[in-house]
Amino acid sequence: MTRIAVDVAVPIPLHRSFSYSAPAEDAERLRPGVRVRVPFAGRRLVGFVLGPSDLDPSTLKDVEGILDAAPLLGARELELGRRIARRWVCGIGEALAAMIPAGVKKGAGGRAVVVVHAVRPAADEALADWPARASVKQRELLRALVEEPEGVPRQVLERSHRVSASPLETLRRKGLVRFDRERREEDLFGALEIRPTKAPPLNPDQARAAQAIGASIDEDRPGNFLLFGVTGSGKTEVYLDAIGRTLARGRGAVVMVPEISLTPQTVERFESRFGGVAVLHSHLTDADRARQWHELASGARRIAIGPRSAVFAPIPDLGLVILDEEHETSFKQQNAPRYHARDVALMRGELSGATVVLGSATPSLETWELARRGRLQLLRMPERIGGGDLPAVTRIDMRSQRPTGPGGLFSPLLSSMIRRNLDRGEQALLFLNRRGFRTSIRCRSCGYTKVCRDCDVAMTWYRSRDHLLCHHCGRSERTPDRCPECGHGDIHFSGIGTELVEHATRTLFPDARVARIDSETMRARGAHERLFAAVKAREIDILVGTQMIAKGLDFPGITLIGVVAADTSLCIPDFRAAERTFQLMTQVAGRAGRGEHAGRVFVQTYSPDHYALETAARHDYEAYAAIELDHRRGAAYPPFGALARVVAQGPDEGKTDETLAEIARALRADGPAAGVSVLGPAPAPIAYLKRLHRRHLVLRTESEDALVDFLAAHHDTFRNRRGVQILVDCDPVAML
DNA sequence: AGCACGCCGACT
DNA sequence: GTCGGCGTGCTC
Repeated sequence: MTRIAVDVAVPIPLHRSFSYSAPAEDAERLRPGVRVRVPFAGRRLVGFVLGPSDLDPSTLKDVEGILDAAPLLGARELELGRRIARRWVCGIGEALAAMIPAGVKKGAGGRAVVVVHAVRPAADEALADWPARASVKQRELLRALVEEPEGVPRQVLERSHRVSASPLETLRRKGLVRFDRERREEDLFGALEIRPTKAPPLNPDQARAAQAIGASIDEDRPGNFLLFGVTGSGKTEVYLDAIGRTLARGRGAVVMVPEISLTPQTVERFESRFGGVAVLHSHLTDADRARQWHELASGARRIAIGPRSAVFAPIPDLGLVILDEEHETSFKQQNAPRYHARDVALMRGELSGATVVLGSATPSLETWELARRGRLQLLRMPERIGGGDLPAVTRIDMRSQRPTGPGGLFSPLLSSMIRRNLDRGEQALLFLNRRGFRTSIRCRSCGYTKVCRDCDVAMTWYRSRDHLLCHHCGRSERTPDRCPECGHGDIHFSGIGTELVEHATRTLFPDARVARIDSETMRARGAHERLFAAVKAREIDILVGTQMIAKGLDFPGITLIGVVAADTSLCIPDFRAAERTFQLMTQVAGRAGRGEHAGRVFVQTYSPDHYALETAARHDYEAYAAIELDHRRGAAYPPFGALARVVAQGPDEGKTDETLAEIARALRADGPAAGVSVLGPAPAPIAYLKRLHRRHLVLRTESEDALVDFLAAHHDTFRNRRGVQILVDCDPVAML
């Protein structure tokens, strides 16, 4: 018996694969991308076949099982996995496993059905020698079955042959057929159609952008684009045009949007134009997601819309990848593999010959710099559709204001504007990017601030449920009536959250109908739809909320926007604080005046002259980006140079320290030669999280490639040990 | 990652 | 005298 050797990627954080032996007759089934069960270091793991191996099969352990009849991943996807593993410092098997949804791995999605098989060779013999007077029904059923080596679901057989269960039962008694329980895909439905919904005429900017992207699709010269369009400039129509052209070439498309924007309204825009859209929402059941996955893989659907993980949608001939709101940090995965969907989109575009379109009104500085260097083709759309003006933005200097209302939240100017808006019967939106009522509580006597028992983070007070909540671990506690430290009863609540904004609004404007929107109030099923309907029907006068209202929902009737405290995002100790603030201000302002009336925006701040607020007020991204790029160049922050973060975390503070110190020594030993500077060790900005002590290093290089090479060379250095977990985050979006 | 092997403290 | 702690190394 001759044997072969195959190369298998197992899901462990090692940047290498392992070889296993299998009988030569299985060679056909062990194609690259097929999953196999293999023994590994005393346990059994599921890995992906990468290809044949050169090793001698007699020295190897055996493949114990072949899990798939057809590969789940093609050659391009395997290559994509290899690149992801190298780029974001994880095992190849880990990267590949992340590309397949859990439901597909478990074989969910089909229904358990009874499948009828002919028993060979008994069935053939019986047919060849069928007694003339024996049942015709049974003979016809058996004839049909010997033609179907995969068997036929029992229900399908009974329906197509118009027979009851009894002829099949008789065949089974005779031992000519056998019933098996199997998982079968449900019938595919919703096949592709281009709906006759008319595309609205494009304005000149849109037409120019659509033309540039369209040429690259129509002429099979895949290109990479940055669609830089102000809010309301109609980027979606340009996407739809590109999708239409892609489908016309017989290819498929992926559209990624931030999870928070993946609302029924968004999906409807795509579905009303094209049939065959698979929506990969994170709240789908495993079985639903598996069904969508199979429908994409089979070509029954050719458009996928979803969040970050949609970048792996199994579209056989991918011609277009769209990443809307490209600057959103939710496109970076926060656990291994810590990939960024933007970079994966570009990798996948290159491997599949697909055109990639990144869209944003406020591109990340990384993307902006790529466009400046000509790596992305820049397409500008500076005008709003219909020529509407962007709203006037007024900064209110809170240093010279005497705030009014509970909590002193509103400047006289903002509250008078809200009053006027109400009197006119128009709708307003108040924005604050913090949940809860009060964001910290402190003892006036000893100065103790209540922090989470398990995290080094102040707890937020929720008045509605009168409890304290840790926003990092979700721990909830009773509100203390005296200081847990000194026993004093004088407890002071400070820091404002949206609950307080809601309370203050109701107090100051008792005649207004107020609704609060944040992840808490939007959790319920159908909450989006109900809220949207209520606002549209003018049953709500004032919306109070977090970034969820800035990103998720589109309300055309709003004519006044108040940013309660623009400084909350500005004073975060992160080099991207200004960038976030600019993005947030622009997004919030973009909610105003989408209807007939131009809106107005009032921004309360203690730093009205900060460049991010000043440029955002003028709606001038390019001016902002020029200033920001200067700062980044000076400080050698991205996009000038690349960063990675190495975090050590463990229950034992001393061991965590020691472990990271050792790693720092090892990295510094050849850092200079590789052009890598190693900063730290230092306590992580959240030095204690979920009962783990955390310290980190920051690595910096001139070029992305140098950093990736360096991290790859030190893969072994980052192994966990002594109860200390090591996390490596290449291009982190947050340093917490 | 996670399992096995291996070398030093409190127990039947 | 053993049972078991975790620290180190290796996994086809």
